[in-house]
Amino acid sequence: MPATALITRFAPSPTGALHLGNARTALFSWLAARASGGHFVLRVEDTDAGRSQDALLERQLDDLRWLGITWDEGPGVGGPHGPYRQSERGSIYAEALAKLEAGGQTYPCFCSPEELQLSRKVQLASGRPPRYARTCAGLSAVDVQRRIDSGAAPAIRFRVPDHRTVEFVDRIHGPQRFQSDDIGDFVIRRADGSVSFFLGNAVDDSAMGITLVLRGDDHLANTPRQLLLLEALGMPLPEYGHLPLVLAPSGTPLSKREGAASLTDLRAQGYLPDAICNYLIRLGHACGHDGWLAMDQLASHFDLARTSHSAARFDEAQLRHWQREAVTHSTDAQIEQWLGGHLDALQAGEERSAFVAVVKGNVLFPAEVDELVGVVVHDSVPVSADAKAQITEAGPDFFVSAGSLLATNAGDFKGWTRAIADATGRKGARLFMPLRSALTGATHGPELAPLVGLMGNARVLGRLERAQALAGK
RNA sequence: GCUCCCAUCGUCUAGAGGCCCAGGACACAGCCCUCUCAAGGCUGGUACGAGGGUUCGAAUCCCUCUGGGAGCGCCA
Repeated sequence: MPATALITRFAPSPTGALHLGNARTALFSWLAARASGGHFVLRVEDTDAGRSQDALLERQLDDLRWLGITWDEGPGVGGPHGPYRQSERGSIYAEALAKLEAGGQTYPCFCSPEELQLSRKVQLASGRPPRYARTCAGLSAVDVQRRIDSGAAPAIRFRVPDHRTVEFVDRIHGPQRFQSDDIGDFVIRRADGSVSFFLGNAVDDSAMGITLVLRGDDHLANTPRQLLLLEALGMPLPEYGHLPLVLAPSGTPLSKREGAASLTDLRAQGYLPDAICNYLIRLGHACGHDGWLAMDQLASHFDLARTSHSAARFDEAQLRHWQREAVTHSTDAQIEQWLGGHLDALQAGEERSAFVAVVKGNVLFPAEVDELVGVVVHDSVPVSADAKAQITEAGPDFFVSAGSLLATNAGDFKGWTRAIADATGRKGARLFMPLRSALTGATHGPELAPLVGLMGNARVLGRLERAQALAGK
């Protein structure tokens, strides 16, 4: 590995669906590792047993793989720093906890949630920052034992050192400085014995050899706690980079509740993974290239130094732009696979591939193809109001001519339309629009010639007759 | 309330004192091309949150304010 190689990670918590903000953090971490010749670790933060679900985890991993993000270490692939699920790393945390305790840097806390909430309220009301009041910080060993004997299960708090200045250089925001006196003693082990985010996350990043932690801006103010913890433990400190948040179009932060921007939903709508990556690499990052980037080109256009410091809004119009690009950059075979079951009414093989070639330029999402499939396979199609107007304008005789000229020009669209032009005196839009309207029921769509070829003469004739009837009324 | 982060077109961004009466992309409008839509080509409008400094010169540096966000959880 190059000396500048970065070891990065993504550490999702399987308590919900991955949204675009998560996806961007994952993508940037992955790209930072790839661009530097380093590697990328995936770790599962499932310490909250009550909210973590295996099904959710599988979905997250699946969405990540679908996006094209692959991990060098983590669930399913193993690696030297496993296990990669925090729920299986209990002994590692126990060791860290023991070390902190031996150093006198922890103490058990018996305060109830109600007491803590009240305390916070009181402090807030008197204009002070709500910090833990160290109620249990001075409990004697006898006291502690007595409470435990009477059945109380304490949480463990980290004793934050007084009057310390914690400094670090954020890879995105630059030099940071915090005062330890602004930080209350925080819980590192819950009463149920599970380890808190602050401890588990920091210990794992360090123990797994992560050199750069890229995460959301919302963790910036958490970083000094973790630095203090790691320092007390004598463990190596990773560098940190805090990515600005991704906001919903409304300007509010993207939350797990806003399903619209979840990877799973985007995928279900038919968005292509490459489209999402092309969008994401330009969201809060100046990639310096306006054109389409294939997945293997992404890393060479990624530069941590080009990352924005301010939050970015999710704009579906831009995602759609990249979706269009993704469709045009896909091969016909890929499109056929993407369209999947929407093509069932068509014969596999030649008919499907011909159809794909014809409609490719007109489709953004698989569901849009249904109508077009109907045009090709159904006997009748719904006729839009615009199309009906076109048909009426042309009049019944137009369709009589078109129908009678079809037999002599079967399979020759150009010859057929020329013959209609000669017979009716119509050309250009006045010729093609009524024809398109009669044949497809719509005033717009893919190129007419190949579409007609796909329809077959019988269907064409039937639709001409119906148009004739429609125009006659 | 305290601490911290952030602030350029509608959106994503370029811009690290003069190259900027601010450039690109998406979106929007008009035109061209075209049987239509899409694509493509051309044209157009729209932005440095406010106020003070510093400087010959500020979108760029400093301060204040305003606005947005985060953290201060036995959530992560």
